[in-house]
Amino acid sequence: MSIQDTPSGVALWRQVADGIERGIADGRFAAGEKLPGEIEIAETYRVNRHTVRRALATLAERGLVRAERGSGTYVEAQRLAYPLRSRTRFSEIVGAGGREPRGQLIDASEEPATRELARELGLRTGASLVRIESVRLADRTPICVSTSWLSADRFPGAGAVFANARSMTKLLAHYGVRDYRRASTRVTAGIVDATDAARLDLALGRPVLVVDSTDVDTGGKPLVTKRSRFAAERVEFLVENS
Amino acid sequence: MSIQDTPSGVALWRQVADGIERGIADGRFAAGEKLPGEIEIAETYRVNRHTVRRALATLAERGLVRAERGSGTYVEAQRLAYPLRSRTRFSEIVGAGGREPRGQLIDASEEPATRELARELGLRTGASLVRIESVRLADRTPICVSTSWLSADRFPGAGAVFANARSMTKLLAHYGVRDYRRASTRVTAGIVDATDAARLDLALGRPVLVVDSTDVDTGGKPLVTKRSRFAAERVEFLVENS
DNA sequence: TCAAGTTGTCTATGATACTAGACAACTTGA
DNA sequence: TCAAGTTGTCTAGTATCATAGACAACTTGA
Repeated sequence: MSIQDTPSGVALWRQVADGIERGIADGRFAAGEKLPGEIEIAETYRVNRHTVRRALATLAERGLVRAERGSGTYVEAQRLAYPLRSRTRFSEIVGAGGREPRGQLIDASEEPATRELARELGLRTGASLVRIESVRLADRTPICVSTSWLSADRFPGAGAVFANARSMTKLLAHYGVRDYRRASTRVTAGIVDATDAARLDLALGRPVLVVDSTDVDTGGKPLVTKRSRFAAERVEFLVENS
Repeated sequence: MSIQDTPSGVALWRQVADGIERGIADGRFAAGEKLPGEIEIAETYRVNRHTVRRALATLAERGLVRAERGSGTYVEAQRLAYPLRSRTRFSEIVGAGGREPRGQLIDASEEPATRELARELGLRTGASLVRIESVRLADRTPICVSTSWLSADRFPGAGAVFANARSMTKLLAHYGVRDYRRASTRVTAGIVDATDAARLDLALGRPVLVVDSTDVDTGGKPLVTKRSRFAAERVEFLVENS
């Protein structure tokens, strides 16, 4: 091992792949541009050329780069800019980028509120909640999976409604909520778990942005609280400071 | 391999460690509480008990858990809550949590502005900039490393000033800036690189929150633009929505 | 046409990761 | 005191990771 002596649990080819991906994300390698040759990359990361090839192979499989024999390897992709505003609507954000937003229900069920959920929603512990698991996509690319909780009393049959509406905005409208806003947002990062990896079509070990948020109506009353996991490689949050 | 068939480049023990850490972070395992036994964890993740032991060993080394022979393994730690406000001061945030904030200069140098940096700072491409590499800590734990750029004309000798001030707020005050605010913040996540890993005392392969931000004076004129990398496992961003 | 530079494919070898099983050392509660 | 449950420490075998070298196939520009 040349980069490190303490094992990190992350394969070298993965570290190289992440490094190149970061370079693409922050613009060091622009879209359409040619990457350095495999030998040069191997030298900068101080690994074997075969290790670099494996890294590039995974990036190619994910559609981030494209190799051309005899010529070079070229950059393909971009990240979705995602503003974290008081008024946050997934469909509007994706649509603004010229891509088609889609929602998909994975699962819906009822469960009693834990202490934390009850506090967020302004209910009593043990109150009946509807839990909705959903995935949101831009064109055919999964962007995030969300677990949403709503009061089962206020939103009876919310799961079935979401299955048709395929959008939280439309679901709320169905129950007469004309407008709502984001009351709180907490952001951190972690590693994707096996379930989310499958839902996001993401390799295990990839970073995810974890967002805990609560939406309230115009009167400030909590409507829905969510935990969303975004594929970090496909999105960039924009925090607007007034 | 039992969890997956396609290799992810992330060792199984790392995935188990991340899973347990996530459980600690989101409260499934409370501080002081006993984790499930090694055999039980091995069964839930469908890996060998030795693999679980390796995962727990790294968590123990990082101080997140503590193993007691014959009894069990117990949870130890917590995350720093970090508000992303218009008025963001590292020292105040850390101080508010009852911990001692510290700053440390790693390196300072001059370099010409790239097109992006010039745009952020409202200067012309190629203008002389001071680049400051620094690390910020809470008590003795590194929280983030930052690369900051300031105009070399407006802030001559900024590197030396920062070395003494150990704080961006104090540095700006030294040049007569009494108040400033955050103009823009962009957040995404990635995997730590080797240099940052050493500076953050973080194992390679760990996730980092990457924050690009620009601070402006009360008149809206750009003062400093930064790229900060936060150890995701030690911090949680709070986005305040007005 | 040709040389230099590129990606693609093969073989081979040592180090590390993961599994499997066994047993020791210790804690807890009946 | 004892049994059940826990963490700690061995040995071993298999699969994957990473390195090394060689050469083929192809592109580009002189």
